[in-house]
Amino acid sequence: MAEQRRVYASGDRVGATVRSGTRRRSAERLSVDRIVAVAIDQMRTHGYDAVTMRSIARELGTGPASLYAHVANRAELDQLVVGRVCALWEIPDPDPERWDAQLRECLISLLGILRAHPGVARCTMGMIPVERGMLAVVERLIGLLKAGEVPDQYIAWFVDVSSLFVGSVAAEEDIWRERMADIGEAPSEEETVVEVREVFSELPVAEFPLLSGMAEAMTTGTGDERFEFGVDVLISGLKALSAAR
Amino acid sequence: MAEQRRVYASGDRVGATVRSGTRRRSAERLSVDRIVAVAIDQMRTHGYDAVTMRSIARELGTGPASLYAHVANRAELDQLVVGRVCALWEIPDPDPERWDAQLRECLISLLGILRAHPGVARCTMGMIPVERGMLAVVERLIGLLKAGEVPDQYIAWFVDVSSLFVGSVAAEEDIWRERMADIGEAPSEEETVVEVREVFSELPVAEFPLLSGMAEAMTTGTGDERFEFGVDVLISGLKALSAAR
DNA sequence: TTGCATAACGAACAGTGTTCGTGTTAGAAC
DNA sequence: GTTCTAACACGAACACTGTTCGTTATGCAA
Repeated sequence: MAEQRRVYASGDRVGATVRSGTRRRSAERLSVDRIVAVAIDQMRTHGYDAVTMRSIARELGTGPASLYAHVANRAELDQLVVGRVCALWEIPDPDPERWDAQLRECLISLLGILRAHPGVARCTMGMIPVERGMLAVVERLIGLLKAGEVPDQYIAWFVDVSSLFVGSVAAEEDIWRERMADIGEAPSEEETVVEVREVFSELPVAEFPLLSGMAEAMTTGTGDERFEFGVDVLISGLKALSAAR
Repeated sequence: MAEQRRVYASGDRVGATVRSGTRRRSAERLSVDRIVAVAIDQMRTHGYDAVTMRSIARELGTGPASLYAHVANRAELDQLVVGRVCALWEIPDPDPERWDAQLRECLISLLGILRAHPGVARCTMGMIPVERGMLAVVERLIGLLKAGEVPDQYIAWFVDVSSLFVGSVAAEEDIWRERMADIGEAPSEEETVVEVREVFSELPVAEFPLLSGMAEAMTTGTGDERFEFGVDVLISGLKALSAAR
């Protein structure tokens, strides 16, 4: 039994030696950080729908009930996940000569972050940023918009609109990715495009004179091109409204 | 037993008299239409999360397994729901003098339709419109954008962008509405605004010089105002990009 | 009438988030 | 060191979800 004395790391409880037969089985103490990190990793690897309290607990070597000592429920865990990921969003120091190009890069960068963390965008819907890390990011985004002399009220509303847009694009991509994974043998993006193009070009001309002639345009453009068009629309619109005010 | 002969309505099976003890218990034959109608009604009344195959079946006087003779799965039912609701979206005949104002009205109208059918926006994410009723609506929207001399490629992409934006706004509202309903005693929109404003104005000025001074702007504006700002940004942006091309 | 395809259904499955009761542990106080 | 207590950790179980499977009933064509 002497070999089974408890061993403490400095200031931490990691490494505690577990006596057989006892209730506490985890070799390492649970924490919100560990739970969130595993959730993010599993969302990336398996998609949002595959991540459950059970899958997280399994990887942490415990049962799902143990997670509730650290997170109130699944919804709170989702919000913690978003906070962790969105805190990675970096906003550069504003350059008044090119604030709009900087803004474009930022929105593209946010989509990149969400793409690097598949599934997380699914958690962003309905979230009000009140966590300090995210507020710090919002603060910097506001600085960028002020460099473009955007009126305060428009800044406030544009922060909402643009982040919602990026989040929803990412969420849709997530949904598509998971849907494709479910099918097992996923058609390539190109195959899908060809297929949808056929649907459109085979529509009856009498009933769909415009759409049938626009099969090419409707199916042209990578996801990036479509997204960047949307960002350009948002930024051009903001500039036009600001100038008109 | 003579009173229990089967009675057929004209060309329909409705009204079949059920012999007691038999397996078929429903007084009325199931159909996709009936299932979708009940789903839409329940989403409106109880929110998306409260609608299950069981709740639908219960209202139809049967069991959940019976629904699978008509819809492949829950996902397909969701898509049918969207198709039914979005087919209500009416696009006016285009007036080249005011196509942009018409477009604005259309996007606002779409949000109105989704608001009138709470929960449905939750089903719109990731949906490609291929159903005839929805394609007819897209055809008319394309006509409106052509009246504004928007280039084809921009039309194609704008249809995506704008419907995604409206859908995500509606989805967020749905999520908020359900979250409030879960709390039971929901704070009013005004109370929520006051609360969030306090959070922002009490931020440390040294750390959040911009945000702390923008509490008023960040919390100003009804949901409608915020949404309409977003629509104005999209339309102004589209016009600016089209003109520059 | 018969035969067959499809609708309808109950039972059960596999899975989800969560609660409850209980045992264990960490850390403060003495 | 011991004692006490709050919080962590856990297993069992709950209530619920979407769905499948096997069986029976029904509609419709021949």
